[in-house]
Amino acid sequence: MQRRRPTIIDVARKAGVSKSTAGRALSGASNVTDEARARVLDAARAVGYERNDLAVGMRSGRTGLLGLVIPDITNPFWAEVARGAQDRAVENEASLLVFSSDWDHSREASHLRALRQARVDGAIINPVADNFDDLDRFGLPFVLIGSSAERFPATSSVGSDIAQAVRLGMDHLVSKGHHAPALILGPKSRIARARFLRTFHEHCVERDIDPAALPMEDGEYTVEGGRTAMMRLLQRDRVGHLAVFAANDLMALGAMVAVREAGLRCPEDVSILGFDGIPAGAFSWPGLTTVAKPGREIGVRAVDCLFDEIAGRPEHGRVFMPCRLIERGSLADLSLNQPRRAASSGRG
Amino acid sequence: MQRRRPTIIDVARKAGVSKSTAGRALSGASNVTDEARARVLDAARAVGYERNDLAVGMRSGRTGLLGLVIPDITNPFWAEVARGAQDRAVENEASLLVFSSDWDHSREASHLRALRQARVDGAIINPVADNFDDLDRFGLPFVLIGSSAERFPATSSVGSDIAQAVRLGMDHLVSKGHHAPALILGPKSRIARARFLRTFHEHCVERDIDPAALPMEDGEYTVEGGRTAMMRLLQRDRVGHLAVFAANDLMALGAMVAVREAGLRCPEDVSILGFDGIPAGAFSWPGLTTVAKPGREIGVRAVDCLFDEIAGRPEHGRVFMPCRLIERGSLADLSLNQPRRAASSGRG
DNA sequence: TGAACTCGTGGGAACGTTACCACGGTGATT
DNA sequence: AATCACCGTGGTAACGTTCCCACGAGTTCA
Repeated sequence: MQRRRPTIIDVARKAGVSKSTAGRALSGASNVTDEARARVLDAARAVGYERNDLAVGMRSGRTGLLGLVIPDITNPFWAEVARGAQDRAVENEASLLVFSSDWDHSREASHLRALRQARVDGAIINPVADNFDDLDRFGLPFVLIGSSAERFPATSSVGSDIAQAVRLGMDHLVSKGHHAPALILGPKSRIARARFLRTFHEHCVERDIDPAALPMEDGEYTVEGGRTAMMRLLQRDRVGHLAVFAANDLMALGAMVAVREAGLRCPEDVSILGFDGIPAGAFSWPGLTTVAKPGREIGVRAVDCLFDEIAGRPEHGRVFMPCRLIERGSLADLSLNQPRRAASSGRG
Repeated sequence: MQRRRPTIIDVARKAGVSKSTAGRALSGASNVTDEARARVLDAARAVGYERNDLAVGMRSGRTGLLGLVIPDITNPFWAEVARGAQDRAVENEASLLVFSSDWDHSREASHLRALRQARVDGAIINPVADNFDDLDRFGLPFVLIGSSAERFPATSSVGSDIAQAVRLGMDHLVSKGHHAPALILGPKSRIARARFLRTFHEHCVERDIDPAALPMEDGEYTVEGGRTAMMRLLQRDRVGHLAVFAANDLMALGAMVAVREAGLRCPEDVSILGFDGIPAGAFSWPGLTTVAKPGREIGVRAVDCLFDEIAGRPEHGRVFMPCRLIERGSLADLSLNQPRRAASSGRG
């Protein structure tokens, strides 16, 4: 049976010093003689001492625990973010409590409560909705991730640079000859949607495109949501090649399925541009051309910001991470006026 | 600035009782008058009391923290497992500390140490290798997940029923007329590989197939690993249709890429059967036929087992969760002797 | 009627650590 | 030579909760 775990007192006794000295030696404080420190460290190793983070947290107020609240760890993009945060946390000897909110407001609230009760040092949160209240009441340091940040200008946040991302996407579409792309967006309730849409409109105006004239459909941020949105898009009247900018890779992949189901081909008949850069896009057929968010880096930076926030250092404000375009095969090159060749080039 | 958070003593004072009574009322103990309990609960609400899990853990030895150590949260299968574990943990008012080991032995060891220092109640672990030592030294309740379990017969574990899974896959292959499938396996260092291979051999013998005669290639459990393995497979001499059973969906998808790159078609020229059931397999083209492990359920059951283990209840022993076959389009039906029709039926 | 038992309550100790203060010794400054 | 500052050290008090024990009041039983 598992016997009592050695405490700092056991170490102190073994080293022949007081527990204060032992504590100082173990925590790396400076005011200890080298000789005493060595004795303590030896003793600690000898008895198999391991610090009790609970007691430390109790006394010092720092637990080395960080919270991460995201919509769904099962979503590849959020998994990337989680991984980045995880790695950076570990580098700083912290541990990550991970929660999925499933876009559910009450779940989010209860996760935040759990984090408070666990006395985490701080949290990284992708808030479900634009509710100031729960976050305001959170009472602990936190940084926001994702595109919801702009609703909370006062708190520091890390997200992708949507403006740059949309520009990247639009430039690519236009360069391939797609001047009037349709849009597949997330649900109206999501903050990210408005952000994306507004930026998109700005870029349309810059390019003398009338955004109001462009087809647009909604759906959940899932494969199925993208599939049904694309089905509706295909039922509309249209002439010639259809290009679609999807607000999320899962939706883009769903759209691709719908195209196939309708007996059409991507990219020959329909071009699809995604947004996120999830790995799955690399082995769909055709490969999904997409604007990739730096998920992992966002996670890393969020932890950095959080540590600053915890330390009370001047806040970073809002950090926008640059996206990059990954060109695969889902866009036809109409600019060549040779759609057939353009299509086959997508296979390379 | 953030003022002191109310403690149980504040609640007791407000309710006009001792902290003992307040504690009993809040923790739901029976020996408190209804009247006192009501007063305490009201007071708690009034002052905004929230239990300090640290102090509870300190005193009672139970922290409500569970550890999860998996290879990589970014792998869709493990994300599913994590999600299942997460949900079940939350249902039981516990929180999950998630770590990725990246198949790295020293990372795993340091994660296990972090879990001990955090005084988690127990942990769910997919061990990197078959090292008894680290697990033996862990000193806390734990359950294993994944196929590594058989090396540790003494500890309880939850995994998929590989024997049943392989039978499912083999039956399907044979029913479609593939009597001599090639194999794409994980690295030799992985425990899962041996498990899969041995079971596969058993099923070959049952079906009068000589396993030694079947082509076999290794690779990392990644898309790239599957791609290169398939390239090597394609370089071998062969006659007629090639069928491949991949030990992992990511590898299967990589194999599909390799087939395309070689100018061949799946399933017309090459049939591919995956293993895992990750969502990405649903929107590859063709859709990946695969033996799906119940990732989420494995996570759920692992938490259940862990709670039993923590409570010292008779151990569950080894739990094997049944897999199911998801039929999509990556297998040609040779049994009809009409490969062309068989192939196109895969598109339905 | 007194002993034994039950029930709700309160006081104190304990969990393991760090923060704080006081102490003695040493070296530098007045 | 007396004062001061500094350094390493040890003792003690927290941190917030639960556990254990004791106490008084009420009830039951002999």
